[in-house]
Amino acid sequence: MFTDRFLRYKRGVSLFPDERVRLEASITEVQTIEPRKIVVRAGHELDHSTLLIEGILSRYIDDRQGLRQLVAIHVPGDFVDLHAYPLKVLDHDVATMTAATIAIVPHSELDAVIAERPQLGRKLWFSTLIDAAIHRAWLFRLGRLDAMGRVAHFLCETNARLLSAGLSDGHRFALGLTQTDLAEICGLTNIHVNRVLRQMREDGLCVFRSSLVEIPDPERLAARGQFDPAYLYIDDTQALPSAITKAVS
Amino acid sequence: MFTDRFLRYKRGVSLFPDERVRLEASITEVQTIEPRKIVVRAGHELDHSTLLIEGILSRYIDDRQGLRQLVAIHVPGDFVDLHAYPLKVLDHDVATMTAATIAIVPHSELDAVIAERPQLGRKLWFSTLIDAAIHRAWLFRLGRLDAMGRVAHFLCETNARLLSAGLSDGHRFALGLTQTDLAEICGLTNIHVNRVLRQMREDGLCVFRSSLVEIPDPERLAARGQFDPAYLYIDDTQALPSAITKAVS
DNA sequence: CACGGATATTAACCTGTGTCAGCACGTTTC
DNA sequence: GAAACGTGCTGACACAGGTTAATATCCGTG
Repeated sequence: MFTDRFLRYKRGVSLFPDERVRLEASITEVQTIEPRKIVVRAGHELDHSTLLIEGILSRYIDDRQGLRQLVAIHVPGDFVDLHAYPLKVLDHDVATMTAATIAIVPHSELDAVIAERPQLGRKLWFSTLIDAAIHRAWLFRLGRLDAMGRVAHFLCETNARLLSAGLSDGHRFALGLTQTDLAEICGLTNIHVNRVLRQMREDGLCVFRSSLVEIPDPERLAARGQFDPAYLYIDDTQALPSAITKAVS
Repeated sequence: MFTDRFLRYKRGVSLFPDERVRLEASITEVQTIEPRKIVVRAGHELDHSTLLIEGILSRYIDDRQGLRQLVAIHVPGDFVDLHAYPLKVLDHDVATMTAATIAIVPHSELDAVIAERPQLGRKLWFSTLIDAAIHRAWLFRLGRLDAMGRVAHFLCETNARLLSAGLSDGHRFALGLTQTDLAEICGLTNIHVNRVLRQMREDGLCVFRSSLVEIPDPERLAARGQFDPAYLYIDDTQALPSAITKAVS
């Protein structure tokens, strides 16, 4: 089902089978989108939200010179702009990074879902607050870590999130990002990201090639990036794909 | 009423009088707290949330060396840790910066409020998402602005928020923060904040003294910090305290 | 296979911010 | 009124990361 990955392995809010069926039924359309296309523009009124099924999406804010700061990336299973449901208008743009498949959920359907099942409504709220918790981790990353720490922290986070989605084995995962993307995430220049990645490769911390990330020793990388996955609210009491408990602890 | 400032002047979600009465009734306790005291610790289970009535609160994440990164500050009217209602456990600490007065709302009361009035529940959700929007603006600030830009952006934001709360006239407001606090907000050292503040004073951009901030020309300061208040979701169609429309536009 | 465009890489140089060290001032405490 | 402390302030120096510019590599396309 399209909603299979939504809130999977999240502490205390996994969907019950009937909830999942109900949510699935609220999807009115599934689209595939090319890489580097804008999905939602800041300031435009929205009557639906977007569940990411496949691919990577980003949320970003442009500065005056056209440089952008990414404020979030999304992996399959994320309800990307669910916060547009209460807010109606977004303060930032949403775009694809890779080719992506998305499911459209009209806000009118969400009204009905929440009226029928308040508990599911609470879980939807929860999912928007995890995004906020991730924002805070990104603030810590930008405010307190040096360049290599930032890259390390981001890669640890992405590894943990993709692991939850079943798209990483804890040591390697596909990630269609360029070094310039990494720079826009970490508040650096692409040139400095390049320097840092070379250093990390030499140090054996990780190998980043646009299409593939390899992490020989996740704990070492986590230490370098001061990464503590508590903010992802991953439920480690459930049976998780192989390496997750080690990689995120 | 204690809830007077909650969601005041927020676009589309101002509380109806009966909603305000209902929320007010859910407050079980009001406390005053000294400056620099921890209110909520990361990782502890919570059964209530905190509405800020008076004073300034902060939310922060510590790094390994004990340096902290503030991830939010809160002004009177903010439902500081409402996100603890769905999340139950916070990923960060909450502390007072100045002396503060807070109202305690048990989560069991919120259950009842939301069951009775789903629309009010939606508004509570909305208020947590404004916090997330502010997080995103902070990410932009840290990722894309230089030191003076960061300080300027923060002061513009705080001016706009205090204006909504009726605690600024658009040009001056009291703010009990030290230069070190500013540093922890802007991801800088206190020494560099000091340099920047001196420069801003000389340039006539703003005068910052721990207890008072003066902004001769809010538009000029906003330009320096690339501040666009859209993310605060302030309703500019309502009658606002004097200068607000000018100061935030 | 040649081409063009995006991405990655490297070098040389520059600058914004951090670090270290010290002093000044106001407030509290005794 | 002296001591102790928090906060503000300043100068000298170091360095992480930005800037500019040029080249290399990859990949899709005709």
